[in-house]
Amino acid sequence: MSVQTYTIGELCREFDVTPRSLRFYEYKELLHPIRDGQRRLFTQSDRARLKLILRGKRFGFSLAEIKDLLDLYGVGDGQLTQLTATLEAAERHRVELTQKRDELNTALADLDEQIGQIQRLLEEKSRHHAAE
Amino acid sequence: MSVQTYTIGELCREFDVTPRSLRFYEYKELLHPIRDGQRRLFTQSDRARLKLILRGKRFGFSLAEIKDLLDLYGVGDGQLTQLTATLEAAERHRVELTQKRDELNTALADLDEQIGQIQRLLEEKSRHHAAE
DNA sequence: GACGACCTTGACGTGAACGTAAGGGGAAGC
DNA sequence: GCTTCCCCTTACGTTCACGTCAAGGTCGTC
Repeated sequence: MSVQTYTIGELCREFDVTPRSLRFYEYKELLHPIRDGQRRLFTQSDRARLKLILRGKRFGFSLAEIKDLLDLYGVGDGQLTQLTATLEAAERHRVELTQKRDELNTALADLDEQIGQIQRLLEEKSRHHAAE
Repeated sequence: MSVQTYTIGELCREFDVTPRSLRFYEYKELLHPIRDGQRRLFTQSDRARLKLILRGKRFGFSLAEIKDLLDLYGVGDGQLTQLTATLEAAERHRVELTQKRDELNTALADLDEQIGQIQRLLEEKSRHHAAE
């Protein structure tokens, strides 16, 4: 039962990123592919981390921030102090995400209002048009 | 009743940004302050746009994207075709934001699960500790 | 009338996140 | 054996979003 791995090309096609990006993420220590000679072999763990990286990027986090967050998702065992620190970091991140969600909802409400205004303007226009 | 305006410093203090940034946003045509001689006078409209700029940045939009979106928020009157195009753009943006919100909720759920795991680990540790 | 606070326009510098050649290695197919 | 992929490293280039001087104008005040 050999563990499934992915070549760089496979991951690139799946997630629509360039090889350069994956190598860059490795260089920045966000991914840790193993090697088959020169070639990189990305593990399931790498694939999961990549998902989180791309998600983080879509929310405007820097790679440095994402790197810190990724460490939260790799908890296996450790010292109690380590775990406590990790928990605190995770909860800080939770607060941050919650704020972001609230702000996003505000943005959506604003946008809806804007869309409503445009629609009213369009209706008005069409009434004028019909009245001519 | 003269319309209220803000100096660059006032806006900077209020929103915690640098003058350089505001000048940069003007250079990029995201803000359009009027002039008192050499000096910039930012209007209420500029202030509102700045709010949206900063919000957009927090969600990871580029200044170029934000510029496009800002135009949606400046609808007064225009040709019907213009309005229709604006409406379509606004609705596309709405879809984008909605997706972002859904993904954000997924991220929050994942994080909660992670936090739960860490808490279970901590409890286990403390039980072992108590058993010694 | 000098001083400090605040503003201006250049213009070069910077960090992040890659893009893009240049040159090379190894396996698979004809 | 040659070509075609797919991969590799090294290294310089690029874009974005500003930061950071430099040099100077314009107020109010002491």
